[in-house]
Amino acid sequence: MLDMKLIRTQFDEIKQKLETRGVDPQELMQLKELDEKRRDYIQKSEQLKKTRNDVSDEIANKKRNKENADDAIASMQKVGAEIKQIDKDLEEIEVQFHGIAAGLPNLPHESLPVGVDEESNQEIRRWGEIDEKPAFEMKPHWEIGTDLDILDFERGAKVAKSRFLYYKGLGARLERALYNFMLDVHTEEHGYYEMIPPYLVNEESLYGTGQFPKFKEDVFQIKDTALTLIPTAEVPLTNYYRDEILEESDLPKYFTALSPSFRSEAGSAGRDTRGLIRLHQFNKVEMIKFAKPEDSYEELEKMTANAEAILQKLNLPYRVVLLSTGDTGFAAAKTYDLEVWIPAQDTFREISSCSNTEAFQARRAKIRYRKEEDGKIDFVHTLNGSGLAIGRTVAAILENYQQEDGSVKVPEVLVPYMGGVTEIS
RNA sequence: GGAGAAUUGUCCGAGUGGCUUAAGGAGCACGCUUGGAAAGCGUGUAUACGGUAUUCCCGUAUCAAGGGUUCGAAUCCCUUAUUCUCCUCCA
Repeated sequence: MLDMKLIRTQFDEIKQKLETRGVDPQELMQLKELDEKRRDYIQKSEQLKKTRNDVSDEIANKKRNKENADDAIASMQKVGAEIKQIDKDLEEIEVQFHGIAAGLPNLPHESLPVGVDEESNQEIRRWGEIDEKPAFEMKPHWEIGTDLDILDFERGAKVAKSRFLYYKGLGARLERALYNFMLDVHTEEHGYYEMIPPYLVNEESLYGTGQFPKFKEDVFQIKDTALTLIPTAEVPLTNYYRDEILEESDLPKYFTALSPSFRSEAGSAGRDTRGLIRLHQFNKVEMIKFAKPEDSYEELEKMTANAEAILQKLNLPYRVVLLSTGDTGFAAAKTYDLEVWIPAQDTFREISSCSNTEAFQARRAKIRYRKEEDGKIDFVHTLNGSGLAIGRTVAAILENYQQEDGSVKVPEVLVPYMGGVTEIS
């Protein structure tokens, strides 16, 4: 949710910024008109309520003095009906107003490259050595995993649906080793507090982080309930403090959690149909921060570095990409994607996404803090980042650590987590 | 899933239609007092929205949430949520 005061006072600037994100300026004009109408109705209604309150006191006084109050009661009946009608109209206006306001994306940070899609994204840095001319032919991870009998996509499709899978034996062990390793690094080295959140959440929570109302098609809703399977642990972690006021001394807060993420992937038919890249259910270690506004961009850099640290410890080559205005997600003001090297496809694939939403989610979820200096209340800034997506990390390890005979070396840091196993063969 | 009880401010807690601008207490903040502290005394102590309005001021709303009755609702009615106790089920 955007700050309505900002839209009122700096309309042209906001309009221009949102156009770089593909917002129709017509929508903003409507929003502005509805806002004026809305305030007009609020004033009318409140004025009448003031009259009603005053006269009700008079009636109470008269009754106490055993005087007749029939005239006042009769006139208040009319006022009451009028209030009811105005409030009804106001509610309709609010629904329309909210319908537009809730669908507007966050304002892009000024550092973003302007562009309509990923073509305009900007590579910030690279890490690790890429073997441009490997000594043998690189196999894709789904072939490696199937050949080693540690991934089973066919039975996943039989038992659930396509884009579900079974991890088996050392494959399951590798997945478990990875998330234990990541959680250990984030809690012991990066200062995050570990949580296990609910995996189903209500609509208010999805609204709070920005998935609802605009992106309902992307999630799995549980029939006949108000609950939805989380598309990311960002939802339950960020909503932890929904409708709460924190103390400034509590900030910043760092949370991390492993959770499955459920995505319906509507509209992605035919894309990445093979392997671990695009699934309906995948594990992910998520990082969340609640920060003071003045610190949030520094916190974003640190969070990105926290995700990078995992890739570095696993010795996986990657690059950091700053998303353009058009490619940045709905709630984010600024996003860095971490893209890991996938040798069989000779390309980088997204493995983490670290965003600062500034006060966008906090305004929707009403997450605030009280400043020490003057006791004033302000919205916190919320950040989220994957640290990392586990399935895609498994894919990256299988591909980058494959050997000519089809076996896969276990990254050194994972060996203790694998019970001493150094190779999957 | 069934039965019963409960939900008031930061906390405890009073309040069964108007004299409640939510009594009283605790906590917290500031001040007075003190050699210093405690005690005592005094003052203050929510959030949202609106008024061309970040500090002052005015209004409206908020007693779990949403509806309803009424001139007027913390108080009466309905629905929902949550908590507790018991039963059922279960890991």
